[in-house]
Amino acid sequence: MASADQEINEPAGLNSARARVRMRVPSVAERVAEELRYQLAEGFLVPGAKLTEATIAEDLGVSRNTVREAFAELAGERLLLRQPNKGVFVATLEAGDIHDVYTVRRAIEVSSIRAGGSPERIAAVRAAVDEGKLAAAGKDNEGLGSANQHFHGAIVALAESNRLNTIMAQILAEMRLYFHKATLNAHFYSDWLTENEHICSALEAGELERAGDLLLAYLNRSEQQQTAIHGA
Amino acid sequence: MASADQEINEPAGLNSARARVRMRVPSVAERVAEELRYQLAEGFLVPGAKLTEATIAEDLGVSRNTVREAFAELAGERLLLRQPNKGVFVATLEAGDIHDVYTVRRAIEVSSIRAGGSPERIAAVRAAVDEGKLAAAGKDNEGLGSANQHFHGAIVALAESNRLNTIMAQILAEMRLYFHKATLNAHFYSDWLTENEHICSALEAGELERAGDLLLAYLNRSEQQQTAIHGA
DNA sequence: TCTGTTGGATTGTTCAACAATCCAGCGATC
DNA sequence: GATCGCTGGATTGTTGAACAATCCAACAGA
Repeated sequence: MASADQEINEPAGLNSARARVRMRVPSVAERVAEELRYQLAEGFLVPGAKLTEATIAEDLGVSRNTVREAFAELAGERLLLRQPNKGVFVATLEAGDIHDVYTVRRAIEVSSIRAGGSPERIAAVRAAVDEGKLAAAGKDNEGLGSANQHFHGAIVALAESNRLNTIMAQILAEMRLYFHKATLNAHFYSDWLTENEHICSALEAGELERAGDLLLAYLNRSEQQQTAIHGA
Repeated sequence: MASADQEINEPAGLNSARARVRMRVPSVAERVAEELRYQLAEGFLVPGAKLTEATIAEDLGVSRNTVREAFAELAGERLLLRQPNKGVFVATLEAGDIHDVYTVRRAIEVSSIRAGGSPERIAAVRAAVDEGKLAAAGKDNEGLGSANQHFHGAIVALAESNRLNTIMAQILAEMRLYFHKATLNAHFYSDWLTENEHICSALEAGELERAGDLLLAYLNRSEQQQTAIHGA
């Protein structure tokens, strides 16, 4: 059945990789990484916490070596920090990290929106805006947060670049880890809800320069706010 | 002796991580990754080549598990491609990859140069230009290539962002892998040697917008050239 | 020519072991 | 009383061996 599916889905024989990805069973190491990513995003694992290999291995019912592979992956994503011979720790916000993260965001988000995008991609941005409005109407703080992430992810997706998309995904994962629910109060959201609306409108109207300026201004302000809350 | 060094180098007690990095002995897995990175950059391992775990392990005199860790690291850097149950292969240039890479470069390089940088960072850009001239005078093709990489690395370094720097380093490693010596003929270099000079001059003069425009134009042209040589 | 099967090779994963390293606690010394 | 050095336990780094799962090429048969 697997092979039949494969033949049906790839008559051209070109995109075999894509077809295989769809039906592929994630390896154990990947599932461990996924589980840890989830726990990090959800706030189960707080910054600075130590992750002991043996403990994680036992908890998840896998071997230590497999846990190690997952650690290597997450360390590459800056979610975990490996300190040789001491252990791996949940990444913590060091001095300058906030500025650093926003520097990356300014580079790739502004560049993406200034180049515009296909109608479908623009529609995705609009969808994220609507998602935010809906969450706001339902006072769903959780939903508001992810809507905002979808919005900014959709902006980067305008560029249709796999590499930019994965970079942005990592940055967003970092932000979920650092700026967790506790720091995200309603006061925060009300600001950018209308802001996103404006940015999206400018994008739809083809006023790319203005959209870029608005986005840049938002990012600068957001950085200031976050810096004010957390340390420098 | 080690502890003495440590105390001398960190009177503030703040940057303990940095000090430790300097004296740290790389783990075996890291050295394996480093060796593979070298062989990739040097063209020993060509795109598409299969890397068998057992073979590499025996060649380097390490265990299979250690090789696996190194593979995970390099796969995260897009230098190797892991195909489950089939093996790891040296990354190959897929359709759209060239455009993808240049999209990232446009985003982070142009953004970095438009924001300017400290005099020291600007001096580093100038140094890379001079390095290129020197290599050109000595008809050192090898040196020309790395001088160009240093130039673009120095531009990104203007932003003083660790994250942008590592992103750029990965992109440059990819380019070394894909666009290897064979494709880099002298005709290529003569173009951007004067180009870099102009960009650097504009940067030094504080004409950031112009510097950004020049850099952008260069990147666009470079993408066209590379696309013409390799497939789409 | 196509289809199934089979066997070898390679990967994915586990387990157990040991060396290297770190760390906290505890005396010994001044 | 503070500092120094030591020691023991815990954790990481790395290895080697083992086995199941998967893939692939070659082969046999319809």
